[in-house]
Amino acid sequence: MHVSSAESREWTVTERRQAVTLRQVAAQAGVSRQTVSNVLNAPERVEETTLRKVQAAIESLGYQPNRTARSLATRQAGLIGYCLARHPGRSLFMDPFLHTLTEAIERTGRRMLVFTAPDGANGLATYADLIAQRAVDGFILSDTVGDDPRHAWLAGRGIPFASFGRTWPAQGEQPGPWVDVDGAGACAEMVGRLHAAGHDQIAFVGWCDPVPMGAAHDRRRGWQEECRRLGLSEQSACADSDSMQAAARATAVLLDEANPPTAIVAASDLLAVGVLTEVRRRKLRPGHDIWVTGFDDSVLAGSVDGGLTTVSQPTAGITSALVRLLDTGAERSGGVLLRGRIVARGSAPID
Amino acid sequence: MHVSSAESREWTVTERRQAVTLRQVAAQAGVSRQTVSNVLNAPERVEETTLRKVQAAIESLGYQPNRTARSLATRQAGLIGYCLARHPGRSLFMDPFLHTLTEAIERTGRRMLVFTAPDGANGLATYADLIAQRAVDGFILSDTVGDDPRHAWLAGRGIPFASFGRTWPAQGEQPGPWVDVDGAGACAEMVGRLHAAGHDQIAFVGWCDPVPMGAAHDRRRGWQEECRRLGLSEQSACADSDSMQAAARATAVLLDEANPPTAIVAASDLLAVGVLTEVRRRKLRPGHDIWVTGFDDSVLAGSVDGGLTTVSQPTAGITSALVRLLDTGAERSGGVLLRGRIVARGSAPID
DNA sequence: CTGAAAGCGCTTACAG
DNA sequence: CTGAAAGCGCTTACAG
Repeated sequence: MHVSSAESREWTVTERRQAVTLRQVAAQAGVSRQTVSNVLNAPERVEETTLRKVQAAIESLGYQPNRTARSLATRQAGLIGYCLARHPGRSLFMDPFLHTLTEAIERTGRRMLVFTAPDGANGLATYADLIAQRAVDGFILSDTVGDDPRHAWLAGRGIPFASFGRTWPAQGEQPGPWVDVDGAGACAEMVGRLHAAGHDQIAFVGWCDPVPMGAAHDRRRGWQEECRRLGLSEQSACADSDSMQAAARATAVLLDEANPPTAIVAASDLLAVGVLTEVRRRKLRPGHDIWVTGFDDSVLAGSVDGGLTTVSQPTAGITSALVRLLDTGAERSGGVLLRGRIVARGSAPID
Repeated sequence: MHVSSAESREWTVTERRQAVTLRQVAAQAGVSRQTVSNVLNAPERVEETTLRKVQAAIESLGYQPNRTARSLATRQAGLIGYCLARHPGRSLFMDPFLHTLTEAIERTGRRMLVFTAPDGANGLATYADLIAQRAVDGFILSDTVGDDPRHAWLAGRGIPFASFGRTWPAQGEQPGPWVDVDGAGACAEMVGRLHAAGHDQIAFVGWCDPVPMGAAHDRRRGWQEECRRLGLSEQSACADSDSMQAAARATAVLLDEANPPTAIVAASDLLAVGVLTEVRRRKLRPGHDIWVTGFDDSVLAGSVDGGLTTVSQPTAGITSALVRLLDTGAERSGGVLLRGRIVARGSAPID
């Protein structure tokens, strides 16, 4: 007679294994718990023979230290907090960025805790809770806005953090360590190379004010200063929303002017794709009749027909600098400004 | 004489405050530590007067329980693990999804730990480590692929999890709980509504094989079955990479055929934008000469000129179902299939 | 309803 | 180099 399915299932359910503890490793290796701890945290203190004996026990039992217990004893959560912002238009950059950042944090033996918080000063309470609960050891900040309140708040409490992006303080020095990409420099370089390729009507398409993101003004400034330096006209139009559609409308305005631009520098890839749409709608050929560039080197840039010339942000460099600054200490202010790299594609066949 | 800047800085550095502990609250309230714990975790057990006295002490001291200590005692990390995948083409959907998922987890009093892991079976070691270290209580899975190894592996060990996306097992039932959007149903409905609007040449643009994502086949199947049911021809072409460019090439093939389609259903918004590019390049007007639809309702869909008709995935419904299933228990298999909602815009002015 | 005791699984000085 | 002791800050039965 067969055992009923219900009965047999009782036996096949795999029990969630009881975790192996340091105590069991010590017992199996025939040493004290302290010695096992030393093997893990200060192997240089323990004799070769003991070391191997303990390591064998660890291996055979598949022991892994309980992070919670370790955290309680060391007073280190082993977790870094990162606040997720709502920024649909920036997803193409931020999603891969988070992946790379997480890898960078993991390489230091810690892990990433992500959380959500209200924008602005109201969000500070969430940061405060996380620290009060000892849930994280520090923070990586991104999606910084002009006069971002988080930096001074964290720095004032001695909470470790590093910021991707500047706060552009109206006066004084930015509190705490930061890493950023030199958007102004990259846009200036872009203008320079477009000019070298023969363009002397180089327009800019950015976002209309108010734009909280400081990087937006930075990119615009780079374009503007270089145009001024080269003695070029300063034609620009702004997108009234972060969409291709709005960029297309802005482009239409530029192209309807008496002296239409021969090149357009857009403040992001998404805007640039909108620019391209309007350009094509007018039967102008990107990269021939008019050159177009973007910013971010997102999946859109390689994905668009003919390819979009754009500025690649050095994600790996940014994240490794962030992690380094995080550990250097929040009390030390100062920043790291990284260069963006121009990636030439069909929409603007620079050099 | 002025105090030197270096000296004065010594005094202005704010010391990181020593955390308030339960013991201090107990002392201030004049009760035992146990009672404070009860006020926090079982307030119904404590008398009204005591309750208020303790709560006042908690308030005045700004006490927050140390999560690490609580975790050690309760054997609950209070953290749910989520593996970040590399999927640049899917960033537009996954980035907002993660935000919404994090909010859903936070509403249950837990937090999100994100991590990276190698693809396929090699990644299982990372999941194993996280559990062995008691760093997380369970997992939310996404970016599922055909015959995804994670589900059976986790279910076999009794580790709590819930999956966004099906594993499409070759045989048998999918292990563990899952939530998915009915891509086949949404695409079938799209075909039906295009047909009702007068179209009888409805082509499909998806990804070329091999495509790991099961959802890709699901969407295609919905299109195909509905075409068959309506007696329509089954025209399709595939993009050889996840890019607009490849979709544009696939579209060119379709439009060059003897009987070109009057409507094109694309498997994603990104592909649909590529379709639109080729359509416009041929001076065809989307929504007039040819109708085009996407999938995801990403920022691209609202962003493209005239708007892209697409399928909106019910993100909030997905994430709340995931959190519910996570707590229902991994031993119970079974899924929740949610409907995608068609959002009509200019590229296909359905109804 | 309230409190003294034990315990969660580690690490950290400190003796030997 | 190795080990006994105390402690990290909570919670959980269990008496009173």
